[in-house]
Amino acid sequence: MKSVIPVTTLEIKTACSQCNLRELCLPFGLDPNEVDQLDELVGSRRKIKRQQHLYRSGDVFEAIYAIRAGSFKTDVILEDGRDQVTGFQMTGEVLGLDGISTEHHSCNAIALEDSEVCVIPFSRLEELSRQVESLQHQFHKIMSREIVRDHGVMMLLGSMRAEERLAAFLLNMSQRFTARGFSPSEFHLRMTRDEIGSYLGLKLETVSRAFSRFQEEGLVAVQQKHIRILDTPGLKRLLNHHAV
Amino acid sequence: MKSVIPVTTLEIKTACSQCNLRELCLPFGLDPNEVDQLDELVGSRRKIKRQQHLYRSGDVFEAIYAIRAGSFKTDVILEDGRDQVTGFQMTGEVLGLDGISTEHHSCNAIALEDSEVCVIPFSRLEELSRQVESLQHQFHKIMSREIVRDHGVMMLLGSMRAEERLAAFLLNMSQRFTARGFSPSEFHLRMTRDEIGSYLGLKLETVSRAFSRFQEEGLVAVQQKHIRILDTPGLKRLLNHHAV
DNA sequence: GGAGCCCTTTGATCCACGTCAATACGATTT
DNA sequence: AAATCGTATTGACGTGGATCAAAGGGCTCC
Repeated sequence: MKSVIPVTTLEIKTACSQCNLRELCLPFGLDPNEVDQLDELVGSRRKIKRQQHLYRSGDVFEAIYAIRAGSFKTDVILEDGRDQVTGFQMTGEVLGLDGISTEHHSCNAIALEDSEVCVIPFSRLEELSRQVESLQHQFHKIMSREIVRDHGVMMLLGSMRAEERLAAFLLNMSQRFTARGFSPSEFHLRMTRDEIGSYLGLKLETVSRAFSRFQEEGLVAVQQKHIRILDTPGLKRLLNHHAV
Repeated sequence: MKSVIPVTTLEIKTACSQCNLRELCLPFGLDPNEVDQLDELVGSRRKIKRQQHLYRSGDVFEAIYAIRAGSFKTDVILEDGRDQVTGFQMTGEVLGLDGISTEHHSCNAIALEDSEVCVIPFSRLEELSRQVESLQHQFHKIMSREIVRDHGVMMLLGSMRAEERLAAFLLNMSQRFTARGFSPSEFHLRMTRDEIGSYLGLKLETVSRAFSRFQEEGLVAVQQKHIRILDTPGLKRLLNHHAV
């Protein structure tokens, strides 16, 4: 392995085949040989400092990005300045799919903390996925998953009340942390109340009040961005027991 | 094949190469030879009567569907009965992409009027798009377009007021009718106020009131489902001139 | 390790939209 | 042509979340 020079070490360390995120990411379902092919395609890694843009709305689309470390938000901004956070992305998730349709990105991707992504040149990905069936299929699944996720957000924004939205958000975060080997019940949010509010279609004050309410009711322990979920079933009940 | 009988006539008539929707649909960007290959893949057409399901949430995913005639809505339903319309689809648009991610559909697709779809078996589409680069790319664009569209709806639901949402909806419908060769200013909505409301995250009464308000202000002429847009710039102004 | 600034919390008040209710309209059936 | 039922409109009133405001706390960056 890391036998002679540091550069090699780095490359081996960051190869898809060695990456502990591969089961959440593009390499899922590929056999070792296919993963190697994918590895060759991943052009470079790119570090993005907190608050910096990975890409901006309007940028020419050339690549999609797999998050190796850190986390991001995506948002859309209207001419009049209003903006809407369209998602929060964690390690192993793919950014940039919005750009395929027009060859230009249609949203902004901003790092919530110092982060690192794998740059996957899109035309080469299409090329390889014409040869590797399992890669093609996994890529399609990832795009479809994004569509399904968006439908969930539409449900949330269109028919849930403030506390339900926040409960759904917390349960979703918990589940995604779990999938990454972290605690399901205790985690650190990387985004502000304002960003959560934008995502959930609420004002930051409303988010803050809902957190306080959850705390009063013993559902969670909140300390700024540090969250401890005390009563998962209680949160789930909040979601489904809504009298119509 | 079945060369002599009327069925042949039907098949020729409904071939992608003869279809006037091909520029909105999967065949876009393919050369004639490639369109023929796609034609062979389109298994069958299926007629769906008004109010009937094309597929239901939970159904096994096997195919995507291109709308040949008519229109659909898709919705998601929670256990407690609340539902959210996630989209309205018109001719040339593709339904079913939500099913790729889990091999099961995650929403319902319901015909808003008597309709007809082309059934595109998905595994065969993946197979052919491994051979036909332009088909692969067009399919990716269609999926990406869906993601971008969803982001637009999230913006709408998360940061717009009732009248802005309805204005955005009307302008969107107008644009899509235009793309299909119909009048940009006069059209017939196939969905109820309740369905529009669900899509826009509003109650049907609010939708109705917003329509009445637009009428008072001379922006549109509304007669039940028949809409005549009188002042497109006025509607657009409603969208962007929102004081933050 | 301290200064400054952004983030968060909490309270008081307001208003856009939801809810409830009654009526009217139009399409379809008989 | 009358009866029926789903759809739409309109009014009166209630409320959940927005807005405005102020104070405190914790990061970040020197």
